[in-house]
Amino acid sequence: MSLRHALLGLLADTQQNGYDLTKRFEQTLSGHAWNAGHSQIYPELKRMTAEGLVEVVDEGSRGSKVYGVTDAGRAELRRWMFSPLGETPPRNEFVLRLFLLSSLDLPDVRVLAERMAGTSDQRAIDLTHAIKEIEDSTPPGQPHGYARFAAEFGRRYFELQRDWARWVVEQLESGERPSS
Amino acid sequence: MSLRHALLGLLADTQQNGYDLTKRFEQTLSGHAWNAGHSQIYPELKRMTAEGLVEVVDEGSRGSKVYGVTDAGRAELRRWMFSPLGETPPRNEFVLRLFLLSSLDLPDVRVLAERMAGTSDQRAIDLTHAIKEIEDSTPPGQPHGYARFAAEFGRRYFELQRDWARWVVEQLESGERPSS
DNA sequence: AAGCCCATGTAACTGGTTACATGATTCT
DNA sequence: AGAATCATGTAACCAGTTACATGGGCTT
Repeated sequence: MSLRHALLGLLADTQQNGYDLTKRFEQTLSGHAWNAGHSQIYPELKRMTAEGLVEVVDEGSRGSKVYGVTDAGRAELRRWMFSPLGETPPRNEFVLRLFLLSSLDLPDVRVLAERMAGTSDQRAIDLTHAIKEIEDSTPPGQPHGYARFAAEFGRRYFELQRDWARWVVEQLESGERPSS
Repeated sequence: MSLRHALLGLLADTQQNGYDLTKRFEQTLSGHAWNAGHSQIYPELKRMTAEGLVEVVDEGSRGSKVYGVTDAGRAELRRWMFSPLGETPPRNEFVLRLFLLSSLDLPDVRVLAERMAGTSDQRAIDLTHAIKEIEDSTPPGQPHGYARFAAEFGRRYFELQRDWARWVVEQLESGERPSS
């Protein structure tokens, strides 16, 4: 149940309401880490309030509730961060497709793999630009924030996908098709 | 619904029963692509049989059913492989934790990040050995198969995690803490 | 005969997605 | 006045996990 820890982490950084948390998920975590919609977030905040991990610290203008982490919540967050990593089963459709490439015939494989490498490359390029913008818009000596971390991870990840996709085609072309 | 396409892909490569498919998931796909237990696989095979995507091609000794892909199944697999990639929401607890690192204080961050980089490094090393074994045990000129692809992806991926984890600490140490 | 691996299935539950629903505020 | 955005919630559904249940065949 990583959702609650993600919420704790975000709230520990900045107190905010459910609406903002939903956007924060979308913007920084949804790319490579985790995702959740508002219909999952609101009930979870309620539950966590009942359990004393978070609390309403302020009520905004239009009935919004600003949440903050309690001491118990901070302790739970730390406990989780240091706990052994439970094997969260992966769900990566891109990698799945690459693994299944060899179920097609070679001409198809070439077209598809090159297309997949191409889209990965494009996303890496986009992120490189985004990173440049973040760096330019932050005064020197100042820290960059989550967005920079996420973008950097994405850039490296898409480069990996691109290179690995090309490597797979090479393998398939030199050996025809795998046997196991 | 990628489960059925994963099954189609595996069956297109080798006809097999539900038990073998479960193991195949565990061994090659469960690391980075997808996962499914037998309780999900058996009912899905039934449904796909009813829809004419797969068929029982043989019945083994102890009541086992060997499945194969039909022409319709092969067409559906190809259609899916060429269709635009639907954004499967990611679920990566390791990356999530790294994103939330800055919610802890600096001494904690140093300890944790170095530990995380260490485990990633170890897994990369293990896979490097595994790759060497695969290569040594395959006659030259012969293709290596799925296992080699998966291992190679894993090696690159864990190296990325390791390097990125170290980069994040550097950033946090030089700038104290991020603001967004 | 006991224990392990092969082999298949169902049931209950939990986490996550999509759809439905409502209302206040701000912008044009 | 109308549209967009802020803001919160519930309900129905689907996918995935854990637990329960059963039996054949192979090895020691």
